[in-house]
This record gives sequence, structure tokens and C-alpha cells, in this order.
Amino acid sequence: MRRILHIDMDAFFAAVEQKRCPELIGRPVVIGGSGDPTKRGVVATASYEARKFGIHSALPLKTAYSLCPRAVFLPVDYEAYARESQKVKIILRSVTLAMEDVGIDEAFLDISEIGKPSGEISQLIKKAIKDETGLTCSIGIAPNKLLAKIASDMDKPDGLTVIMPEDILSILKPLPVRRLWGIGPKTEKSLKDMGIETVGELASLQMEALVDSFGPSYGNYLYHASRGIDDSPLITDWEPKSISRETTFQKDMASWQFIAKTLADLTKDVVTDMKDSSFKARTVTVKVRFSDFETVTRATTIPHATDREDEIRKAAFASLKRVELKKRVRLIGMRASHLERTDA
DNA sequence: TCTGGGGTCCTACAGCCA
DNA sequence: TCTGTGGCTGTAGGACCC
Repeated sequence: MRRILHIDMDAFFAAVEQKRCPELIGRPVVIGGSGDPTKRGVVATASYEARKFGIHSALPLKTAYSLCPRAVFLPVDYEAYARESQKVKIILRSVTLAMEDVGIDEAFLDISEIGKPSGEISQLIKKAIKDETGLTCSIGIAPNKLLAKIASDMDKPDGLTVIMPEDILSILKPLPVRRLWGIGPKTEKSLKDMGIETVGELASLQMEALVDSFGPSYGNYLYHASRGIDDSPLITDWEPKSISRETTFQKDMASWQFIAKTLADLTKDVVTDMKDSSFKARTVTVKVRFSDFETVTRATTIPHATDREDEIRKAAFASLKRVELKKRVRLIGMRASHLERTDA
């Protein structure tokens, strides 16, 4: 039986801001976009005080402001959070190298090979993180990643939850399907239309029914996930498959010149990123989102991988020219993929 | 009404080729 | 020579994650 830990930092961005600015402690704090709630942007993290007003991640800043005008709105300072994240990851790697990074504020550890009780290891991690960063985390312990992630979410903040094999089904059964990793708003709605709202109800469906409704890959995943079955390994080393930049305009744009200038700027940023991380790319995809949220992509593949800005910009503009700009444009983005290492 | 940015993976389909 | 099949690659869109 594997022993997997999921470590999840509590309201991470807000906690970092409250640490460096202690007068924010105890106040509703909302981090997102440029920090100006009258501008376009969404909430990245809300402090627990702000969550009491119904503010949560992905909520438009304007909506968050209407829910709690007296909240403190701050811009995302990604570099500051990355520095704290680094400290946490160093602590986790000192426990075991069997660590999977899941974004800036989460990680999985496989502690199966460590000859100490899971609870003891978890308490040591929590104390080390608190001593080193002043921040708290919640930890879930379970036989696989799927369940460890559910466990870490069961007692927040500063919690520690163990799911024992004999308790898996009774814990899963009453949970709303949305709590399973991989079930988002669309699948939740599809399941609701089928009369399925809890993980227990999902587990009552036959494999054939799930495959019919959701396809072989996802249907199979849902069948097993609803039973708490997950054999997926930890991904300890990872290579990017694409590098991209996109930007949403403050106002929807009709000027081709302005859109083209923005695309050239995004290309420059992507190429800088590629060179910094020693990648060349073969495929350049341009993404355009119109004022009504319709989103189209156009891709151009060049015969050889390159990190030359002029070649990549040419491919980006070849892609852009294939988009009919019939409506005002809300967002423009570009992505480089089919990456190859330059030092390989 | 409003809906960011940086990613991954899956599906469907079309064209090419053996 | 014609037709069918299956693999591979590229393209486009969609769902999901943090």
C-alpha cells in the first residue's frame, strides 16, 4: 500500500501578503489581476475573511468588489510567492525526492519508503514550513494522489487528515461529484442532468454507461475515481510541452494595428522565455477571443525548430491572417509548441 | 453581468503514405 | 490499377487544473 501526502498551502497568496504586511491580518484580502477591482481580472486567492463574503478564486474582481467593497485588493506579486514556494519545496525535497510539484502552492510526496509513521512525518513538515516561512499548510494522507488531495481539503486551514483504506468508500459516498479531481463545471452539469450529484451515485453507474456518455478515456477514469481507485504515479521530473503568453485588453479592440503590435510584443516575451529555458519550437498557435467570448485558434508549423524571433513572428502573423477579425477582440495570445531542447 | 493567465490532455477529423 | 485499412501528423476546439 502506497502512502501519499498532499501538501496544500492555506490561502497562499493572501497569507504571503498578510505576512509581509501584518496590518492585513484578520482583514478581507483579495489578490488578483492588477489589484484594481474596477478593471478586468479575476480573483487568484481570497483570504479566509474575504471568503466569508462569498469571494473565491476565479470570481471577476468587479463582482468581488460588489460583494465586499471594504476588502483590500492587491495585485498578484508572483515573484514574491515563488520565493516562499521555493522555501517550502526545499523542505519537502529534504523529506524525500519522490515529490511531484503541482503548481506554486501544492505538492505530492510519496513516503512509502520512509520508515516513520505518516502522521509524524506530516507534523514535522508542518512545523518546518511554519518555522521557515511563518505560513500554514493542510496535509492529506492516503493510499493514492486522488484521495490525498481530497483529504487535504477536508480540514482547512492548518489541518491534517488521514484516509484509511477501510474508510475510503464511506468518505467518498456523500461528497459532491465536483470534489473529484477532473470533474469541472461542464461534467458536473452533465452528471446532474443524469440525476447524479454525489460520488456515491456516480459509483452506482456501470462502466458502459460512463463510457457511452463520456468516452473511453474519461469514462474509465470516472468509474475508477468514484471508487477511490487511482494508480497514477508521481511525476517527479517534467518538461514543458508549450510556452505561451496571452493578454486580455481592458477594452475590446477593433484596430488591427493594435492587435498586431500586441501579438509582436507577446512573441518577443515567448521567445525570451524559450531562450532562457533552452527550447526551440516548430509550431506557433495564435489565439483570438472575441467580445462575445467566441475563441478561435490558428496554428502554423514550420519545417524546422527555431528560437529566432523573426521566424516565430512570421509564423504568428501567418496564423493571425487566417483569423477573420469580424468582431471586436477581447484577448490575443500566442503559443509555441513542438518544443525541442537546444542543448539536446 | 461577468468570465485572467499559463498550462495539460483528450477528441475528432483531415491529409498523407505504406 | 483500384480500393480499403491503419498509422502518423497536424489542426481545431473543449474541458480541466492551479
